[in-house]
Amino acid sequence: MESVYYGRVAVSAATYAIDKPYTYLFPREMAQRAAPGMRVLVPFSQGNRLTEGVILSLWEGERIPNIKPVRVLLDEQPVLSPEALKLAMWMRDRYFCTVYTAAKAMLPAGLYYAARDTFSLAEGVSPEDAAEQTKHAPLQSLALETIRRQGGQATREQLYRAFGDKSPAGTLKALTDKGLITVSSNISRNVGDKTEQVAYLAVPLEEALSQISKGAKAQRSVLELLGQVGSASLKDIHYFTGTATQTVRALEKKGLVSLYKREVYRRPESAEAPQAEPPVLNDEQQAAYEGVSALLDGGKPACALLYGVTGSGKTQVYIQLIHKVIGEGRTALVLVPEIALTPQLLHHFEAQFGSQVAILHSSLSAGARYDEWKRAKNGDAKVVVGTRSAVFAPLENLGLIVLDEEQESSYQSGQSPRYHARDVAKYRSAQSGAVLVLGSATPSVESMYQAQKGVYHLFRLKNRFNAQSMPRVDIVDMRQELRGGNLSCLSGPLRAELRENLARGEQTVLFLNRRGTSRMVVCGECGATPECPHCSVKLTYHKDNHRLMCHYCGYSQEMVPVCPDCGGELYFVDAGVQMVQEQLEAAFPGTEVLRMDADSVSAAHNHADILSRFQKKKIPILLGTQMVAKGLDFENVTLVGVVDADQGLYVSSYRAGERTFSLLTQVVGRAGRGSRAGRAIIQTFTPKNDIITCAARQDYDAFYESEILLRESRQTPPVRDLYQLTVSGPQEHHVLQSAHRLRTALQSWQSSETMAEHPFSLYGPAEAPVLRVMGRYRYRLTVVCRDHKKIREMLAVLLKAFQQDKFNRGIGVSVERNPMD
DNA sequence: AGCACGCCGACT
DNA sequence: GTCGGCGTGCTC
Repeated sequence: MESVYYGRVAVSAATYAIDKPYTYLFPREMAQRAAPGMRVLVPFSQGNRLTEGVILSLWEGERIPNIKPVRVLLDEQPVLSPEALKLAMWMRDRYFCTVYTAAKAMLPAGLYYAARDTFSLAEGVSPEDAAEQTKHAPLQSLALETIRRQGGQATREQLYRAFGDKSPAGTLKALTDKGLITVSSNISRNVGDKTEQVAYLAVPLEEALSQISKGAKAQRSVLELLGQVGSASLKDIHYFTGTATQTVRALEKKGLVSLYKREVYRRPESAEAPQAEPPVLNDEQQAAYEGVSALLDGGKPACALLYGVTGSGKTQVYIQLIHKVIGEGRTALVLVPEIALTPQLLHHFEAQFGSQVAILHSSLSAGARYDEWKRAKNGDAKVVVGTRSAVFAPLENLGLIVLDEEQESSYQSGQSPRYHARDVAKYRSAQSGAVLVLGSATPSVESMYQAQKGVYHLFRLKNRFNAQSMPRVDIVDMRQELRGGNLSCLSGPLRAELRENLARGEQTVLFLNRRGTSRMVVCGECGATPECPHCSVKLTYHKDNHRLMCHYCGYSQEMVPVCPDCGGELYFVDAGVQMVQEQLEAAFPGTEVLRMDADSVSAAHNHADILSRFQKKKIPILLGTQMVAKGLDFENVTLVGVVDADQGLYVSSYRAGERTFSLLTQVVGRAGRGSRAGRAIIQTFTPKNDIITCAARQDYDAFYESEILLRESRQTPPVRDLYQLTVSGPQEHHVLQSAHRLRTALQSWQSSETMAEHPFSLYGPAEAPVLRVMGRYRYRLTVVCRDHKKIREMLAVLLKAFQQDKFNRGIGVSVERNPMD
């Protein structure tokens, strides 16, 4: 019996409901090169459209009927390790996504192949013939016309676009059957490998020199250079000797020099950081370092919570731990919430580890990200620093994972797969025996809960580095300000402190805890405010392009001077940063105020630019939103003002209190990082609120004590787990009906024998906080439970059934565990 | 989710 | 006859 090669493949075209490993036939010569973790193109579904897939396993065996063959093997080397494939399977169960989606999330954008079907007029068919044969078929004419307009070759995407909301599939089939057009598939990758030619001596130097003629000065200098340095790129040879590439080629022909192609990496730009000595740790830092060191020496997976107040020097501890880990031949992964906000941290790492560091984050160019990814994969980089998706960095022999500012919501992915970097980091730590260090000045309630239970090892840094004192914090009761006749957003005490600071030439940071609600437009006559046509939110005015924009879907429209409904005059309602700015300018004429919010930060003026202007030019006041809370560490800032601490405190999320506490604590901690003492002022309408008083005292422990009691009484995480199911679709009544059906299905599970051991309660359907986004209405169901495999299996069955139910056509459902917002 | 297939009415 | 709309069922 002849044996053949088969493999199981996770395919991109499969949706969650039908996702499983599909079996494909591997032609003999392909099977010899193939390995799990490589990508392939396979025919899928009746149309046999080529779709990308990842090989999960391979075997040799007897022939199975009705198996389609793999069309193309895309990689020479696996892009995913066996561990990464396991992780993808784990992600499927945990995040309710397809294996392919999980695998794709692990790869840098530069690695994606685009399989393109292109349609062109069949050979030997004249345009006239084609037109004649399709004159009674308008859709076929349209397809031919589209092909002609695209220069004789149109991609499937172009044809879909030309057909608008209709599908051209049937038409294309008819044309192909008639023999008028042909299809061809080609594959292209967005980003290629960049290589350079490197030369080295093929024979000993003396022998090479003896074989060239005496007059060949150029050749002699090349050989001498190579004799000295061993090998050099053509570029370097030209640079050092001034000889042309031809000279080296001539030497190659003579067999004296060999050339090979070496991959070069497009490194992200970074300021040349001078090498720095490893930091010296103080007693507290040393104790934390030794504690984690002991865990590292234990060689078993472990999780440490490094709880250190703002300015206590957690970074130095990370650096020493990384030195230890790479010293032992292992690798380290450092995750940060947002690279743009941590230029100083990045600087530290480059100064310490030089070219051993690879940097991975979303604002790198695709090419640079791909190259950094390869440096990690090849083992050239021992330390990877990056944002959320860097948690998948292809590091082998991982010894340490650091999650800095672990409470940050940016560690949660907003799209499928909706993973949390902390969970993935935990998985990788368990998989590779690495130690996970969660660092924070205000740990998330769930992490502290784990530490209290003894699941995590807790290490504390209680003092600021260099014995800086904590800032003095005052709470200002804004109700009293109102009663006293001050209607502005700057209280008397804040004005007084500001005045004093300006007089002393010291800098001030003002923080407004508001997102995106600035500059609405309202009609003075009918009170109408323009809304986004796709989302249930008001449009906001953007000065730069003079347009009204939607922050959710990116929709924008021309700003009009009068109300489109009644013709009344339009006014700006300035709830945000701009209003504060105007009041500041009125109160302190001639004082420069630098703004930093989502609107003023753009490609041209990124965070780093604005911050360095603030620092270098000593601009007296920096006014901004969330962004100013992080990443700035300036000596001359001695006053911090929180304009409105109450914002965000009363939203419906169970995390509202935690987030406000964290934000206020971080902002307040920005004051007095230098030798001078800092002050902070918190303005609030609820001065007795626990969250605010705890933040003012910088008292995390008290905050945690009261918050965990609240979570217990409300049965919210970390005491219980939440699964939030979001049902969305274009018609509100349809979405609501589908959501109710989902609820009914959940209720029958609730009373079933199978779930008797795993009770859960059920809430909703309720409107999402923003009901409509991008034309889709969203309703939510919440399952409160103790997370368990059984619960996840139930949800998986439920979701598949939901997607396969014809009633739910056009309705989507997504699941998020313990959502961040 | 696509996509093909099959049935049926409209138009030539 | 032929085209294209619409409902149904499958994806190695």
